[in-house]
Amino acid sequence: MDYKQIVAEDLSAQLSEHLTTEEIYNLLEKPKNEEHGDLAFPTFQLAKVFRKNPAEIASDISGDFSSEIVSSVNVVGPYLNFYLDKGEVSAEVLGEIISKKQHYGNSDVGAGKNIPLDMSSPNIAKPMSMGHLRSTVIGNALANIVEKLGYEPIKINYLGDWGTQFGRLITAYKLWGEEEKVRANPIAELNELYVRFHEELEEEPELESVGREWFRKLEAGDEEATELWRWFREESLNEFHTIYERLGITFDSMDGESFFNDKMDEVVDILIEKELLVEDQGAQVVRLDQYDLQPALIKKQDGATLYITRDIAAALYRKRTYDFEQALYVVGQDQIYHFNQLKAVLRTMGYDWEEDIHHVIFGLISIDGAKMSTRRGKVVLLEDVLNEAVERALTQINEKNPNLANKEEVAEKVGVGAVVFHDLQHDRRNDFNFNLDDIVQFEGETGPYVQYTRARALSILKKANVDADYFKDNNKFSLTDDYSWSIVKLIQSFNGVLARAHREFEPSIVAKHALSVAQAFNKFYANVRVLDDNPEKDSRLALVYAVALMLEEDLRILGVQAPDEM
RNA sequence: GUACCUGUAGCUCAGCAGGAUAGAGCAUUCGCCUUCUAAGCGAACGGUCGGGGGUUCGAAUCCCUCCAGGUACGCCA
Repeated sequence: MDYKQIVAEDLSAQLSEHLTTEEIYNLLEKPKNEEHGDLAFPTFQLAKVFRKNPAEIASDISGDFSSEIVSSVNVVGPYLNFYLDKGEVSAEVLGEIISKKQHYGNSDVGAGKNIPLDMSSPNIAKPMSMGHLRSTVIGNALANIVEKLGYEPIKINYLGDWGTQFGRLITAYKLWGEEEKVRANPIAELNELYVRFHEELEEEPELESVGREWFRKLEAGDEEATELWRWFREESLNEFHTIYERLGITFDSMDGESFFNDKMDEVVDILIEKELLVEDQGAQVVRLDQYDLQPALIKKQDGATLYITRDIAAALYRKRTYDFEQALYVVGQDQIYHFNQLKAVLRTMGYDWEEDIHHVIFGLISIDGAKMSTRRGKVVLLEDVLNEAVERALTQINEKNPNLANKEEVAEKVGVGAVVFHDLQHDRRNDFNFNLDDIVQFEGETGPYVQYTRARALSILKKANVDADYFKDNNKFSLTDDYSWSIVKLIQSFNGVLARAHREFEPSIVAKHALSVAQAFNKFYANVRVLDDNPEKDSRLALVYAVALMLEEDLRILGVQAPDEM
């Protein structure tokens, strides 16, 4: 139920001559200070039409207010402050979440519409870094968000399994590689070869053309090149898989860049047919002057294709295959220019659906102020961070809850959860400097704090010996104290949270919701006794249950697992 | 040089289509475990919202400009 709408309609009865219900709805705001009520209506804008000062208008309107859901209306200067009926609203909100459980907040606005998400995209033969974590968890959370809104998310792991780099890697392997070493430790060994290639390149610039030649062969289907490439890819995927498993993330498609190798001729053909492809300095380009962009390089001098060529092919393929409503590309902000070019090329090709392509940018992670770079060996490996986080979580458990059963399992959830939550709680555009102590933090606004709050809630339910069935036959849980009321309002706001998170492609809005619910519950917990015998015990238990459901759903959307005890 | 992103408390950040005294967390100091998990709760301390103009009844929020940091700008992805 949308209480704002009800209040807006009621106000509209008096103001319809001057403002539409929708305008009133948009003017209604949530007061920053809870003492100012649950909804506020500022009257400044009416001052001109009424030819009165705002404060006077406010007191004039307040008299004729009739909505049942509103318990009182206070006039404070130019503001009309509405106080909702806590008993009524809490009964309704708690009843709804308890009956819907994990379906609370679901809607069907996106029914029948597809949203492919280009995400994660690790590079074959390179270790997954913290940067890949961002793309992976942001993409995963967005997929969960749009799914709640009824859309069909298609999580595509656009693997970096093609490109000139493989020519280099093959060159390096043939020069210095050993099969046994690669088999024993594939990614580490291959990455070392790749780094060595770039080191030796300083001394021997001609290596570059050897690398290019190998990639050309690979594109042409040369047997030896293909065999090596396939092997590198397979070994790498095995290693990636263990990390995805730890993160609890699956994909609907593993169509990486190589998948489009045989689909690029078509792109070139279409560009030629539309007379968009021109030669420039020996390369084939599409001019984008009308968009104030540099030309997009479609084919290099040696005829090999480039990143954008594959992305054009991928976009065409995805449009045909999924007929998407939106296509999200969860890729770092350093590729803004590339996506501007991509969209511009699609536009010049006459595809107006390029408007549905959204580059969901995220900020870059630096180390001591410098950008991460695999080539220079300057990376923070995701696996190391996860392991360290889990280890610290285990230490914490031994200290705080030494009798806990299955400590390792809980430590895994808490440690990994801390890392994932940390990545999702801030505006995705923020750059940040890598700091392990910040990431593996368990107190305050953190993932473990939310997990812990949920565990406390579950603990109460366990002590009270109640489960979901307990609440089945009783739909009237009514609470009027301020601690409960804060929680009820937050639960009620969940629909808006989801809508906004989708509109802005911003998982942090969900993370902040989780934190707010946890904070409100911990205040409640410190001030309100649930298990004592009193008339409100059942309603309080219902609230505790609702909080557990809400936190679990927030965390699930974010891709954070929640242990029942910790 | 051009474009985009960012600039709010010592640190990390909120502040959602402008609205009532600018909010959290961390750190520091001090309280609260004979009560449902103290990974918690409370209090104190801490800010010329990068600077300057402008629009507005009202600007951290919108516009202009300057400053600082980051990123990207044809044969990497």
